[in-house]
Amino acid sequence: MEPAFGEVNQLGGVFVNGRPLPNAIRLRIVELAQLGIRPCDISRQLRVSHGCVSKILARYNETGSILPGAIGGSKPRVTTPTVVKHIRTYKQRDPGIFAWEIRDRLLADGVCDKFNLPSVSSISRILRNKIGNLSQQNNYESNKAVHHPPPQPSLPYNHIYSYPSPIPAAGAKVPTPPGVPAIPGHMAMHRIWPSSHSVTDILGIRSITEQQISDSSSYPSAKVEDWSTFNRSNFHPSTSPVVNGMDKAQLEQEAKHAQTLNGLPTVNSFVSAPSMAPYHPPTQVSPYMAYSATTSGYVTGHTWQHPSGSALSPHSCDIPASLRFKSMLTAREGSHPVTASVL
DNA sequence: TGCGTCACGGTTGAC
DNA sequence: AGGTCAACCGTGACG
Repeated sequence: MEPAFGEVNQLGGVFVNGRPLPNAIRLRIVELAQLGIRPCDISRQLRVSHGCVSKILARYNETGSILPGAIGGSKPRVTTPTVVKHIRTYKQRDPGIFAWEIRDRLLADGVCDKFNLPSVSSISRILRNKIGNLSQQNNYESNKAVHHPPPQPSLPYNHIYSYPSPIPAAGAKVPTPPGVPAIPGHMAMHRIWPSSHSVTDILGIRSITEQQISDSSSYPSAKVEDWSTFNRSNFHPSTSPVVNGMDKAQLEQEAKHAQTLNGLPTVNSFVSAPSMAPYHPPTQVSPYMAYSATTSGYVTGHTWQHPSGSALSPHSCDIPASLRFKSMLTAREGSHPVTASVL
Protein backbone atom coordinates (compact mmCIF):
# COMPACT_ATOMS: atom_id res chain seq x y z
CA MET A 1 0.00 0.00 0.00
CA GLU A 2 1.47 3.27 -0.95
CA PRO A 3 1.73 5.75 1.82
CA ALA A 4 -0.62 8.63 1.57
CA PHE A 5 1.92 11.11 2.81
CA GLY A 6 5.42 11.97 2.04
CA GLU A 7 7.82 13.05 4.70
CA VAL A 8 10.07 16.03 4.77
CA ASN A 9 13.72 15.61 5.56
CA GLN A 10 15.99 18.06 7.32
CA LEU A 11 16.82 19.75 4.06
CA GLY A 12 13.21 20.34 3.23
CA GLY A 13 13.08 17.68 0.61
CA VAL A 14 10.18 15.33 0.45
CA PHE A 15 10.71 11.62 0.47
CA VAL A 16 8.68 8.52 0.98
CA ASN A 17 10.13 6.35 3.63
CA GLY A 18 11.12 2.99 2.35
CA ARG A 19 10.78 3.95 -1.25
CA PRO A 20 13.48 4.92 -3.68
CA LEU A 21 13.92 8.44 -4.84
CA PRO A 22 12.41 9.12 -8.22
CA ASN A 23 14.56 8.43 -11.19
CA ALA A 24 14.69 12.05 -12.10
CA ILE A 25 16.32 12.89 -8.82
CA ARG A 26 18.71 10.02 -9.07
CA LEU A 27 19.57 10.96 -12.56
CA ARG A 28 20.08 14.52 -11.57
CA ILE A 29 22.36 13.59 -8.74
CA VAL A 30 24.58 11.74 -11.14
CA GLU A 31 24.42 14.47 -13.71
CA LEU A 32 25.36 17.15 -11.26
CA ALA A 33 28.18 15.01 -9.97
CA GLN A 34 29.42 14.62 -13.48
CA LEU A 35 29.46 18.34 -13.78
CA GLY A 36 31.80 18.41 -10.90
CA ILE A 37 29.29 19.63 -8.39
CA ARG A 38 30.29 18.47 -4.97
CA PRO A 39 28.06 15.90 -3.32
CA CYS A 40 27.35 18.24 -0.47
CA ASP A 41 26.12 20.84 -2.93
CA ILE A 42 24.05 18.29 -4.73
CA SER A 43 22.59 17.26 -1.45
CA ARG A 44 21.58 20.79 -0.60
CA GLN A 45 20.41 21.63 -4.05
CA LEU A 46 18.22 18.62 -4.51
CA ARG A 47 17.37 18.42 -0.83
CA VAL A 48 18.39 14.88 -0.57
CA SER A 49 20.40 13.67 2.36
CA HIS A 50 24.09 13.52 1.70
CA GLY A 51 24.10 9.90 2.72
CA CYS A 52 21.72 9.18 -0.05
CA VAL A 53 23.68 11.22 -2.55
CA SER A 54 26.78 9.41 -1.50
CA LYS A 55 25.10 6.09 -1.86
CA ILE A 56 23.66 6.79 -5.26
CA LEU A 57 26.93 8.11 -6.59
CA ALA A 58 28.85 5.23 -5.15
CA ARG A 59 26.47 2.81 -6.72
CA TYR A 60 26.63 4.60 -10.01
CA ASN A 61 30.39 4.50 -9.96
CA GLU A 62 30.29 0.88 -9.15
CA THR A 63 27.57 -0.36 -11.43
CA GLY A 64 26.95 2.38 -13.93
CA SER A 65 23.30 2.33 -13.07
CA ILE A 66 21.24 5.00 -11.41
CA LEU A 67 18.47 2.59 -10.69
CA PRO A 68 17.56 1.44 -7.24
CA GLY A 69 17.92 -2.20 -6.53
CA ALA A 70 15.15 -4.67 -6.71
CA ILE A 71 13.02 -4.22 -3.67
CA GLY A 72 11.18 -6.98 -2.02
CA GLY A 73 10.78 -10.55 -2.87
CA SER A 74 13.21 -13.22 -2.06
CA LYS A 75 15.50 -15.39 -4.00
CA PRO A 76 13.93 -18.60 -5.03
CA ARG A 77 15.59 -21.02 -2.74
CA VAL A 78 14.64 -24.21 -4.41
CA THR A 79 12.08 -23.44 -7.02
CA THR A 80 14.46 -22.16 -9.60
CA PRO A 81 13.32 -21.81 -13.18
CA THR A 82 15.19 -24.97 -14.02
CA VAL A 83 13.39 -26.89 -11.36
CA VAL A 84 10.07 -25.50 -12.47
CA LYS A 85 10.82 -26.46 -16.01
CA HIS A 86 11.62 -29.98 -15.03
CA ILE A 87 8.52 -30.25 -12.90
CA ARG A 88 6.49 -29.05 -15.80
CA THR A 89 8.08 -31.61 -18.03
CA TYR A 90 7.38 -34.39 -15.60
CA LYS A 91 3.82 -33.28 -15.27
CA GLN A 92 3.34 -33.08 -18.98
CA ARG A 93 4.70 -36.52 -19.50
CA ASP A 94 2.69 -37.98 -16.69
CA PRO A 95 -0.26 -35.82 -15.69
CA GLY A 96 -1.08 -38.18 -12.86
CA ILE A 97 2.29 -37.97 -11.28
CA PHE A 98 2.40 -37.25 -7.58
CA ALA A 99 4.40 -34.49 -6.05
CA TRP A 100 6.52 -36.91 -4.12
CA GLU A 101 7.27 -38.74 -7.35
CA ILE A 102 8.36 -35.54 -8.93
CA ARG A 103 10.53 -34.93 -5.96
CA ASP A 104 12.16 -38.30 -6.34
CA ARG A 105 12.68 -37.71 -10.00
CA LEU A 106 14.29 -34.37 -9.47
CA LEU A 107 16.74 -36.04 -7.21
CA ALA A 108 17.26 -39.03 -9.45
CA ASP A 109 17.79 -36.89 -12.52
CA GLY A 110 20.28 -34.74 -10.75
CA VAL A 111 18.21 -31.63 -11.20
CA CYS A 112 18.43 -31.09 -7.48
CA ASP A 113 20.55 -32.43 -4.78
CA LYS A 114 19.40 -33.22 -1.30
CA PHE A 115 20.17 -29.68 -0.23
CA ASN A 116 18.01 -27.86 -2.69
CA LEU A 117 15.37 -30.45 -3.29
CA PRO A 118 11.97 -28.80 -3.07
CA SER A 119 9.57 -30.11 -0.52
CA VAL A 120 6.49 -31.91 -1.62
CA SER A 121 4.46 -28.90 -0.61
CA SER A 122 6.66 -26.66 -2.68
CA ILE A 123 6.21 -28.90 -5.65
CA SER A 124 2.49 -28.88 -5.09
CA ARG A 125 2.54 -25.14 -4.98
CA ILE A 126 4.49 -25.03 -8.19
CA LEU A 127 2.04 -27.35 -9.81
CA ARG A 128 -0.81 -25.22 -8.57
CA ASN A 129 0.59 -21.77 -9.17
CA LYS A 130 3.04 -22.00 -11.96
CA ILE A 131 1.95 -24.93 -13.97
CA GLY A 132 -1.70 -25.33 -13.26
CA ASN A 133 -3.72 -28.44 -13.68
CA LEU A 134 -3.32 -30.69 -16.55
CA SER A 135 -6.23 -29.44 -18.52
CA GLN A 136 -4.90 -25.95 -18.25
CA GLN A 137 -1.60 -27.32 -19.20
CA ASN A 138 -3.08 -28.88 -22.26
CA ASN A 139 -4.68 -25.63 -23.14
CA TYR A 140 -1.39 -24.03 -22.67
CA GLU A 141 0.19 -26.54 -24.94
CA SER A 142 -2.36 -26.04 -27.62
CA ASN A 143 -2.43 -22.32 -27.28
CA LYS A 144 1.17 -21.62 -27.12
CA ALA A 145 1.64 -22.73 -30.64
CA VAL A 146 -0.73 -19.99 -31.63
CA HIS A 147 -0.19 -17.05 -29.36
CA HIS A 148 2.14 -17.85 -26.62
CA PRO A 149 5.83 -17.91 -26.70
CA PRO A 150 7.53 -20.99 -25.45
CA PRO A 151 8.22 -21.17 -21.79
CA GLN A 152 11.04 -19.05 -20.74
CA PRO A 153 14.36 -20.65 -20.88
CA SER A 154 15.63 -21.31 -17.51
CA LEU A 155 17.82 -18.59 -16.28
CA PRO A 156 20.29 -18.64 -13.52
CA TYR A 157 18.02 -17.34 -10.91
CA ASN A 158 20.45 -14.96 -9.53
CA HIS A 159 20.28 -12.98 -12.72
CA ILE A 160 17.19 -11.66 -11.20
CA TYR A 161 19.21 -9.95 -8.60
CA SER A 162 21.85 -8.67 -10.80
CA TYR A 163 21.68 -5.02 -11.43
CA PRO A 164 19.18 -4.18 -14.05
CA SER A 165 21.36 -3.61 -16.98
CA PRO A 166 23.77 -1.08 -15.77
CA ILE A 167 25.53 0.64 -18.46
CA PRO A 168 28.92 0.32 -17.74
CA ALA A 169 31.26 3.03 -17.73
CA ALA A 170 33.58 1.24 -19.97
CA GLY A 171 30.88 0.43 -22.34
CA ALA A 172 30.72 -3.09 -21.30
CA LYS A 173 27.77 -4.81 -20.63
CA VAL A 174 25.60 -6.57 -18.43
CA PRO A 175 23.60 -8.65 -20.81
CA THR A 176 19.93 -8.16 -20.91
CA PRO A 177 18.28 -11.36 -19.96
CA PRO A 178 16.27 -13.00 -22.67
CA GLY A 179 12.77 -11.73 -22.87
CA VAL A 180 13.62 -8.66 -20.92
CA PRO A 181 13.67 -5.37 -22.69
CA ALA A 182 16.81 -3.42 -22.40
CA ILE A 183 16.84 -0.55 -20.02
CA PRO A 184 16.57 2.75 -21.71
CA GLY A 185 19.81 4.57 -21.87
CA HIS A 186 18.70 7.25 -19.53
CA MET A 187 18.07 4.75 -16.86
CA ALA A 188 21.58 3.56 -16.84
CA MET A 189 23.08 6.56 -18.33
CA HIS A 190 26.17 6.77 -20.31
CA ARG A 191 28.84 8.74 -18.68
CA ILE A 192 29.05 10.98 -21.61
CA TRP A 193 27.63 14.38 -21.22
CA PRO A 194 25.09 15.44 -23.78
CA SER A 195 26.73 17.16 -26.62
CA SER A 196 24.20 19.89 -26.74
CA HIS A 197 25.32 22.97 -24.95
CA SER A 198 22.01 24.28 -23.86
CA VAL A 199 21.62 24.53 -20.17
CA THR A 200 18.58 22.40 -20.54
CA ASP A 201 20.74 19.66 -21.80
CA ILE A 202 23.50 20.40 -19.43
CA LEU A 203 21.11 20.08 -16.61
CA GLY A 204 19.88 16.91 -18.07
CA ILE A 205 16.44 18.31 -18.34
CA ARG A 206 15.96 17.18 -21.83
CA SER A 207 16.87 13.68 -21.01
CA ILE A 208 14.59 13.78 -18.06
CA THR A 209 11.84 15.26 -20.13
CA GLU A 210 12.23 12.55 -22.66
CA GLN A 211 12.09 10.25 -19.77
CA GLN A 212 8.60 11.41 -19.13
CA ILE A 213 7.42 9.48 -22.03
CA SER A 214 9.54 6.45 -21.83
CA ASP A 215 10.17 6.31 -18.19
CA SER A 216 7.44 4.47 -16.59
CA SER A 217 8.59 5.64 -13.30
CA SER A 218 6.69 8.56 -12.42
CA TYR A 219 7.88 7.35 -9.19
CA PRO A 220 10.18 4.49 -9.24
CA SER A 221 8.17 2.50 -6.89
CA ALA A 222 6.51 -0.15 -8.83
CA LYS A 223 7.80 1.31 -11.95
CA VAL A 224 11.49 1.40 -11.77
CA GLU A 225 11.38 -1.73 -9.91
CA ASP A 226 9.50 -3.17 -12.73
CA TRP A 227 12.74 -3.44 -14.52
CA SER A 228 13.73 -5.96 -12.04
CA THR A 229 10.32 -6.95 -10.94
CA PHE A 230 9.29 -8.35 -14.21
CA ASN A 231 12.48 -10.22 -14.21
CA ARG A 232 11.43 -11.86 -11.08
CA SER A 233 7.97 -12.64 -12.19
CA ASN A 234 8.95 -14.19 -15.45
CA PHE A 235 7.51 -11.33 -17.30
CA HIS A 236 7.32 -11.99 -20.92
CA PRO A 237 6.91 -8.96 -23.09
CA SER A 238 5.16 -10.66 -25.89
CA THR A 239 2.38 -12.01 -23.78
CA SER A 240 1.02 -8.92 -22.21
CA PRO A 241 0.21 -5.41 -23.26
CA VAL A 242 3.14 -3.87 -21.62
CA VAL A 243 5.78 -1.57 -22.77
CA ASN A 244 9.11 -2.16 -21.21
CA GLY A 245 7.52 -3.89 -18.37
CA MET A 246 4.86 -1.29 -17.88
CA ASP A 247 1.26 -1.61 -18.44
CA LYS A 248 0.83 0.20 -21.65
CA ALA A 249 -2.32 1.95 -20.68
CA GLN A 250 -0.71 3.13 -17.53
CA LEU A 251 2.31 4.23 -19.39
CA GLU A 252 0.27 6.20 -21.80
CA GLN A 253 -1.73 7.71 -19.05
CA GLU A 254 1.36 8.75 -17.22
CA ALA A 255 2.89 10.07 -20.34
CA LYS A 256 -0.24 12.06 -20.85
CA HIS A 257 0.02 13.39 -17.37
CA ALA A 258 3.54 14.36 -17.99
CA GLN A 259 2.67 16.06 -21.19
CA THR A 260 -0.22 17.90 -19.78
CA LEU A 261 1.73 19.41 -17.00
CA ASN A 262 2.04 23.08 -17.17
CA GLY A 263 5.34 22.65 -18.83
CA LEU A 264 7.09 25.16 -16.70
CA PRO A 265 10.29 23.74 -15.54
CA THR A 266 10.04 24.88 -12.11
CA VAL A 267 13.51 24.25 -11.12
CA ASN A 268 12.96 27.37 -9.17
CA SER A 269 9.64 26.61 -7.77
CA PHE A 270 10.77 25.30 -4.51
CA VAL A 271 8.41 25.64 -1.67
CA SER A 272 10.23 25.29 1.56
CA ALA A 273 9.11 22.54 3.79
CA PRO A 274 7.86 24.70 6.62
CA SER A 275 5.50 26.38 4.25
CA MET A 276 4.22 23.12 3.00
CA ALA A 277 1.21 21.60 4.38
CA PRO A 278 2.12 18.11 5.34
CA TYR A 279 1.56 16.61 1.98
CA HIS A 280 -2.02 17.13 1.26
CA PRO A 281 -3.02 15.29 -1.81
CA PRO A 282 -6.12 16.75 -3.29
CA THR A 283 -7.49 13.34 -3.94
CA GLN A 284 -6.21 9.93 -3.35
CA VAL A 285 -3.28 10.66 -5.52
CA SER A 286 -0.25 8.76 -4.56
CA PRO A 287 2.69 10.80 -3.47
CA TYR A 288 4.56 8.84 -6.02
CA MET A 289 2.75 10.76 -8.63
CA ALA A 290 3.96 13.88 -7.07
CA TYR A 291 7.41 12.67 -7.61
CA SER A 292 6.60 12.14 -11.18
CA ALA A 293 10.11 11.57 -12.11
CA THR A 294 10.41 14.18 -14.66
CA THR A 295 11.96 17.52 -14.53
CA SER A 296 8.74 19.27 -14.84
CA GLY A 297 7.00 16.41 -13.20
CA TYR A 298 8.90 16.50 -10.04
CA VAL A 299 8.36 20.12 -9.68
CA THR A 300 4.91 20.51 -10.95
CA GLY A 301 2.25 18.10 -11.71
CA HIS A 302 -1.20 17.47 -10.56
CA THR A 303 0.12 16.11 -7.41
CA TRP A 304 1.52 17.84 -4.43
CA GLN A 305 -0.75 20.71 -4.49
CA HIS A 306 -0.24 23.16 -1.78
CA PRO A 307 -3.51 24.16 -0.24
CA SER A 308 -2.86 27.67 -1.38
CA GLY A 309 -2.83 26.35 -4.88
CA SER A 310 0.84 26.47 -5.62
CA ALA A 311 2.36 23.29 -6.75
CA LEU A 312 4.75 21.80 -4.36
CA SER A 313 8.04 20.82 -5.65
CA PRO A 314 9.70 18.18 -3.69
CA HIS A 315 13.35 18.11 -4.43
CA SER A 316 13.30 20.96 -6.75
CA CYS A 317 15.95 23.55 -6.47
CA ASP A 318 15.53 26.86 -4.88
CA ILE A 319 16.30 29.95 -6.81
CA PRO A 320 19.61 30.80 -5.25
CA ALA A 321 20.78 27.31 -5.73
CA SER A 322 19.74 27.31 -9.31
CA LEU A 323 21.38 30.59 -9.99
CA ARG A 324 24.46 29.56 -8.21
CA PHE A 325 24.48 26.43 -10.18
CA LYS A 326 23.90 28.29 -13.36
CA SER A 327 26.78 30.56 -12.73
CA MET A 328 28.91 27.57 -12.04
CA LEU A 329 27.89 26.15 -15.32
CA THR A 330 28.62 29.31 -17.09
CA ALA A 331 32.01 29.48 -15.60
CA ARG A 332 32.63 25.89 -16.37
CA GLU A 333 31.19 25.55 -19.78
CA GLY A 334 31.74 28.95 -21.14
CA SER A 335 28.79 30.69 -22.61
CA HIS A 336 26.02 28.42 -23.60
CA PRO A 337 22.63 29.30 -24.83
CA VAL A 338 20.40 29.50 -21.86
CA THR A 339 17.08 28.10 -22.62
CA ALA A 340 14.13 29.78 -21.11
CA SER A 341 12.96 26.51 -19.81
CA VAL A 342 15.59 26.58 -17.21
CA LEU A 343 15.00 30.04 -15.99
C1' DT B 1 32.93 21.35 6.45
C1' DG B 2 32.67 17.29 3.65
C1' DC B 3 31.86 12.64 3.29
C1' DG B 4 31.75 7.54 4.23
C1' DT B 5 29.30 4.45 7.04
C1' DC B 6 25.69 2.43 9.62
C1' DA B 7 21.47 1.87 12.52
C1' DC B 8 16.90 2.62 11.96
C1' DG B 9 12.21 2.40 10.48
C1' DG B 10 10.00 1.67 6.51
C1' DT B 11 8.28 -0.97 1.85
C1' DT B 12 8.07 -4.80 -1.13
C1' DG B 13 7.27 -9.31 -3.02
C1' DA B 14 8.53 -14.38 -3.30
C1' DC B 15 7.89 -18.06 -0.53
C1' DA C 1 -5.24 -15.49 2.42
C1' DG C 2 -2.04 -14.03 5.26
C1' DG C 3 2.48 -14.38 7.72
C1' DT C 4 7.45 -14.56 7.28
C1' DC C 5 11.66 -13.28 5.61
C1' DA C 6 15.18 -11.06 3.24
C1' DA C 7 15.98 -7.98 0.04
C1' DC C 8 15.78 -2.98 -0.79
C1' DC C 9 14.94 2.14 0.40
C1' DG C 10 16.38 7.19 2.39
C1' DT C 11 17.18 9.56 6.56
C1' DG C 12 19.89 11.06 10.19
C1' DA C 13 23.66 10.67 13.21
C1' DC C 14 28.31 9.67 14.09
C1' DG C 15 33.21 9.91 13.43
